[in-house]
This record gives sequence, structure tokens and C-alpha cells, in this order.
Amino acid sequence: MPTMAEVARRAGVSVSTVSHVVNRTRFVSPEKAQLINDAIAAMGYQPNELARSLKVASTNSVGLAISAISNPYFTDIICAVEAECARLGLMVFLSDTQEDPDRELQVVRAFHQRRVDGVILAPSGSPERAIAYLAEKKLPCVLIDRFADDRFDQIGVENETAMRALIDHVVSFGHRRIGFIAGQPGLATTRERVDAFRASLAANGLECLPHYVSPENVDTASATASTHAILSLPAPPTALVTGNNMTTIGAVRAIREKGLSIPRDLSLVGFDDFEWADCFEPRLTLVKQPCTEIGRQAAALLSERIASSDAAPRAVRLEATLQARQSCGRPMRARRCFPSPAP
Amino acid sequence: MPTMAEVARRAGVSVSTVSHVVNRTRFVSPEKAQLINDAIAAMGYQPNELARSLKVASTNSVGLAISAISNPYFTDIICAVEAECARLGLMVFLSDTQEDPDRELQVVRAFHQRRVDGVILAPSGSPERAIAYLAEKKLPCVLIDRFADDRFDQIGVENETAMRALIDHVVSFGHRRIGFIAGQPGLATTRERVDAFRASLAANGLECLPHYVSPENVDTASATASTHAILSLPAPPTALVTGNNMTTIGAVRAIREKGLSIPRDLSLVGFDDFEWADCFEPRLTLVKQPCTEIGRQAAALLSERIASSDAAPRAVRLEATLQARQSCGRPMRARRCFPSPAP
DNA sequence: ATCGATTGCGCAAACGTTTCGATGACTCTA
DNA sequence: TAGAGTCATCGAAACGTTTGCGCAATCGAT
Repeated sequence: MPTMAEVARRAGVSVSTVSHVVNRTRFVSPEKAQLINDAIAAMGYQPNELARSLKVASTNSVGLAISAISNPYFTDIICAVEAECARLGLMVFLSDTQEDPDRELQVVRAFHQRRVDGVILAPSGSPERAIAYLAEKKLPCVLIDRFADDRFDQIGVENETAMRALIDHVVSFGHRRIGFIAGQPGLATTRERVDAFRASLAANGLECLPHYVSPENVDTASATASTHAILSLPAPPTALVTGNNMTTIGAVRAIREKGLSIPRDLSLVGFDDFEWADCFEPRLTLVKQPCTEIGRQAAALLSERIASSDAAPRAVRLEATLQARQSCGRPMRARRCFPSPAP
Repeated sequence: MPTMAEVARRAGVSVSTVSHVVNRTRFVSPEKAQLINDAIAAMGYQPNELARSLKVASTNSVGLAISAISNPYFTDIICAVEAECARLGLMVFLSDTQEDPDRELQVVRAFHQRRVDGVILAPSGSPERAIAYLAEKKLPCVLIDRFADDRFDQIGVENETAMRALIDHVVSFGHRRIGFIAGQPGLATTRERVDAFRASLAANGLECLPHYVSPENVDTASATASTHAILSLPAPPTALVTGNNMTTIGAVRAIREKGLSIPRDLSLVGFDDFEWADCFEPRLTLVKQPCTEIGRQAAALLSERIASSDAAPRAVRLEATLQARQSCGRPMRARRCFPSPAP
């Protein structure tokens, strides 16, 4: 593998001159420049970014630590982060923390050892140790999905208003008994949505029955089980809200297994829209998060943070929008006594 | 940021001794080791992996260049690659080539400049330049999705047998007019599946009508258009085969727009199963690719290649399995004259 | 012709590791 | 007690860059 020194020798100049033509960092006479460029081409020289990084103490790379890469919700985010980073000339290290705080710390540490310029973290359920590490090492970092540590930049979505829109939508059809299949325990997002669920119910003058909310569902299977449990209640809900894409799948499976039809027997709405949603039968009413924008802004925020590490941390909240489709109808019992829903 | 030298000074030893305790690469007396470890803990020392890599000429990192990260087909592959690499102690750089040969070359070059130990490449439609670069620089590399360059390790799936299974399945229901909505032009996979489609039809004694196959669909929108075109033929097919997940979505949309019902009016089967497939109505009959296994083996293959770069290249073909569900029925016209399909 | 400015380039010291060879301080054998 | 042999440690030379400093040559002005 040719080095600058070899290029310099071949071109009959010093390494510093080679460096300066490679980086266009100082004027070099056209003849020498030509010589050098010829030598570079002839030898197929490629600068060693490691050596450069070591010297200038900056790697032009960032670490992207995701709590569960396989979750389709993160796919678009990862994609957008990568795209924006590419635009900014940054390479991205991708790692899956698997919702495991130990692994999360390990990943952040590995990023640091490779001297990434910054980290984008979608925190696990208990990210304290990783967060503390990042803070201690003063590593530029932005948190995705929001986390209440105001020492860091954060980007997430307006869960309260989105949930409120969802509940208002459901209530407008006449539902009064509404269940909630929440997502992964521990996640800030889950907590926020549970709280918002209660608050939205209250805002509509509805009470939140404890066994109508299933607060901890780690995967589709547990969501299926929780849905079964809720639907087996003596007085089951007439509408179900799901906390994320996993729980939506789980709920759909349970409803199908019970032989119920959406929205005739039961209404179903939830969080996390996805590309195929309009191919479902019925088409699912879901809250769509601006994943691409989240990813893009996360990268942009990080890059600004890297540039000026002392600026005040910023928390960005993006708006999620309700994709009203056809999985919410009027409740069974209410069919005859309620008017048509508001448009 | 503390360095080895500072740790050494604090512990009252030489840097080489520190290096040896950090890497457990030589015996050091317990007392000194203790001193050193204390110093490391006290200063929060983290080894600079850049310097290490520069010295030992190995970065313990690999580049993963994907032609389209956002394609859900690749999500599981990326996830599996990351998991296996993590197990092997490798960090992964992720980049999206966006199906663009220029960008692909650029990405591979960036990987090389960062001196990755190897590259996993899901090639674009015309990957020649990137491939040539990899070969010239002798960068260890494994190709995902197979590509006919036997200088490299390759991993992909048995498209011929999978397509054959699909066609046999459809034919067993009595279909004789079968259309094909193929995927992205230029991809080896697309070519293989088109060929296999023709061959499988022939094997069933069926002719392949030219306007029944739509060979170039870059995204869901073009697949929708192609499907519309095929279904508007004077004698349209009674069954449609789709070449990948994108074209499946596109086809479903077109069929829905035309007001047709699956499988009553038209049967639909295709490539690329996905987690939600069983939530569709009707549940879609699809070929499921062993994505996780592809990713895992890609990483494993690469790691072996890195270890011994002179071994003969290997091509691994994994089997794809037909997930027979409910989107294939008997053709309209044949309803009355065909027996029930084979089980 | 002489003198400062300017211009184009080379030298060499970092950056933070790894690792080879060298160096004492021991212990053991004769 | 001298010499060989261990043993634990140290010093210093790499690895491939960047970049501050300085030097010779050229230039325009006096």
C-alpha cells in the first residue's frame, strides 16, 4: 500500500508538498503538482485516513447506536441519518444495543475508542450509564426519541398531541371504553404515551380503567397475549390503541385469532405508520412519525454540536400526524344511538 | 484526553509496560499492574484505537455498502451482519450506495481510506467500477445477493428453485396465464428471477408471453403502473408473480385500484416475505428469504477471508422457502373445470 | 549592486500506539 | 564467586499523516 513518502520520492518532492496538494492546503507550482498527481495516479495512492485522524484529532465519523435495528421504525431513521451524514462528509458506525444497558455502554465506549466525532443514541430502557459516560467524556451526542437529560441535544416527536389526536378521533366515533396496548417498558416514549393516553381520556371526560391499559409489551408475542387478556375482560373495550408498530402487529394477530373483524367488532388505531399500511385490510388508522426528518435533524444537530460543543443543548419536538383510514368505526353497542362521527 | 504516556507517568512506569497490561500481552508484576490499573481508572483512560490501528495495520472494522438501506429486505441482513460482526469484535461502517455506481465507488473508496479490514457489498445495478477497485486494492470482500464475479466470495439465495416452487404452486391451482412484475433492472437477482420465471413456465409446458412480463420496476409506483398495464391487456393473466417486496406493494395497490379481489379475481404471489405478511387480507403467499442467515454468513465469510486472503473464493447459495398462504386461488375461468389444487 | 519582501518548498516534530532489542537485577550452577 | 540464564522492565523506532518554522531563490525598489 503506497504512502505519501513513496509518492513524494517518485515525484521528487517532499512529503509536505504532497500533503499540500492532496489537501489543497497551500499553493504548489503547477509543474510539481502535475508531477505529484501523476505519481498518485500511477501508484494508486489512497490517503490513510487513520494517520490523518490521529494527527488532526478528528475522524469525520459518528457512531449511531440504536436500541433495536430490526425495528422498522428505526429503518427510516437510520437511512436518513446515513444520508445526512454522507452529505456532511461523515461516515457512520452502526451498532445495535439490543435494548441492553450493558451493551449500550460497551457500544458507546467502542465508539469513543475509535474517536468518533459524535454519537447519535436511541437510548435503551435504562441508559443512565451510557449517558453518564458520554457526559463524562464530553462526547458530542444527540438523543433520539427524547430522553429527559437536558445536558444533551434531543430530538423526538410530540407524543402528547399525537395521542390526543388519536383519542379524540376514537372518541368522535362514540367509543367510551378504550384500551391501550403500550410498548416496551422503561422507554421514555412508552411512558409519555401512557401518560398522554390517560390525559387524553381525561380531557374527553373519560375514566381510564387500570386493566384497560397493558403497559409492558416487549415484542409482538407479548402484545398478542395482552390483547387477548384485555379482550377477555367481562366488559372489554370497544376500541384499542396500540403504542407502536410491534404492538399493532401483536394486536392484529390477537383480534384475528379471536375471529373479530375490524372495525365492525372492534376499532383499532395506533402509533407508527409504515409503507404497507394502506395495503392492509382494513386500512389501518395510524399516527405517522416523521422518521426521515428525525434522522436528518439528528445528524444536523450533531454536526452543529460537534462544531460548537459549548452551545446550549436543544430539544426538538417534531409533529406526528394522524393518518385517518378505516380501522376505526362506531362501537357495536352504540351503533344505533350515536350520530355519525364528526368529519 | 489522557494518553498511555500520561498513565505511565502517573503509575511511574514506562509506556510499554502500560501497553502490555492493557493488552495482556506480556507478564507484568502484580504490583505494577495494580498501579497501572489504578491510574487507568483514576484518569478514565481509554485507548486510542486509531493509533493502535495505524501501528498494527488492522482496524477491526468492516464496511457495509448497501444498495438501498431503506429497502426492508436489507433490514434483517444489516441487522444480522451487525450482530455477527459484534460477536467477532468488528465495528461496522454503514453506507447507502443508493443504487448509484458512482456513489458505490465513492463509498468503497472511503472505506478503503479508513482502512477497513473488509467490505460487504450489496452491489448496485452496474457495480463494475467498485468491484474493479476492490479487486485492485485486494480488499477482502463478500458480495451479497450474488454477482457473477468469481474472484469474490458471494452469498445469495437459490432463485431458480424458489421461482420454480412459486410457479408450480400457481400452476397447481390451474393457472395458465401468469404474469411477472420483476424488480429493479440491472440487478443480478432480477435477471435470475426473470430467467427462472421463463424456465419454470417452460417446465410446466407453458409459454411465456412477452407482454406478460414487466422486467423493469424501480419502485412501488412503477410496479403499480406496470400492473395496471398488464391487467388492461385484452386477455390479462389470471395470476401475477412479483419479483420483490416493492413490486408486491405496487401490485397490491394496482389491483386494489382496479377493484379486483385477491384471490377471487386474481391470484398474487411473489418474492420477499415480511413480518406483517400474515396480517394482510388475504394473507399473501410469498417466498421467504433467509435474510438473517444471509447476513450472518456474509459476516462469517468475510471474517474468514480477512484471516486468509488467498483461499479460493466461495459462493454460498441459501434456500428460500415458499410460505404458502391464501393469495393464490383457482383462476376465474377454470373454477368449474379444475379439480381442487394439490395440498 | 544592495536590501527587504515575497514566494515556493523542505525539515522535522508531533499524534498515541506497538513491539523489538537492550538493560539491569536476580538466581542458579559450577 | 564468576559466568550463564531468567525475569521484569525500559527505551526508542516505527506506523502515515499534518503543519509550524525556516531557508533559499527570486523580485522590485532604491
